[in-house]
Amino acid sequence: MIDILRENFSQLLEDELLVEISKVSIHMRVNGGDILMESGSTVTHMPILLSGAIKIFRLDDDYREQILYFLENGDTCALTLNCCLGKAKSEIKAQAEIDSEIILIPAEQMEVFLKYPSWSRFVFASFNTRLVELLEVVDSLAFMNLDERLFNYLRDKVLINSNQLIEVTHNQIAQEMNTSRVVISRVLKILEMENKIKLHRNKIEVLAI
DNA sequence: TCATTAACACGGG
DNA sequence: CCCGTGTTAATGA
Repeated sequence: MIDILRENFSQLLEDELLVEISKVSIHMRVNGGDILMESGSTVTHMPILLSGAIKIFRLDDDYREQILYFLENGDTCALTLNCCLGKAKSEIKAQAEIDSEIILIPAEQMEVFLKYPSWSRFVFASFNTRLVELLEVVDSLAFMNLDERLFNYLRDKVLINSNQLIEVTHNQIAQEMNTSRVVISRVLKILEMENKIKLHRNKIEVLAI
C-alpha cells in the first residue's frame, strides 16, 4: 500500500506520514452502485478517493435524498472528516458512482496525524474545497432553475464516466434530485428539443457539454 | 405558476 | 408481461 500512497500523495504529504498511514489504513475497491455510507451510521474511517467517483447525498427525515456533489481523485469528504473529529454520526449518504478505489484511515488516527504539518494542511485544504463545493450546491439549489441543475447533473455524469451516453432512468434522476419523475421527463424533453441531449430508453446522450 | 400525485397508453425487451 | 417513458388531469403550495 505504501507504493500506492507515494504514487498519489508524495507531493502533498511527507513520507514518514505516508508510512504511518500505510500501517493503519485499509485499501479497498468498491463497485459502482455500492453504498459506502448510510445516513445515521457511525463514522469509523475517513475515506480518501484514489480513483473512481463517489456520489454524496443529503437525506431528509423521510429518507428522500438530494445529491450534493461527486468526489473524485484525491478528494476526501469533509463532512466525514467533521464526523471523524467529532466522533459523530453521518449526516450524509455515500454511494459509488463507478468502480472506485479508496483508502480508509481509522478515525482515531485523525488527531494523531495532526502532529504532521502536511496533514494539517491537507485537512484544512480539504475543508476548503468541500466548503466551496457546498457553496456551489447552495447556489444551485437557491438560484438555478431545474433545467440548469439537471443539465449540470448530466454534464457531471458525462465527465465522470468519460462517455456521452449515460445509463440512467428518469426515475433515478428524480430520486437523486429530490423531485418527481413527471418533472424530470418534461425537462429532459425540453432539453432534447433544444438539441442539448438525445433521449433513449434507459440512456441519455449528452450532445453539448 | 409550477410541482406533485395518480392514472393511462404505448412500446421495447 | 414488466418497466420505462410521455402525457394529462386534479390538487395544492
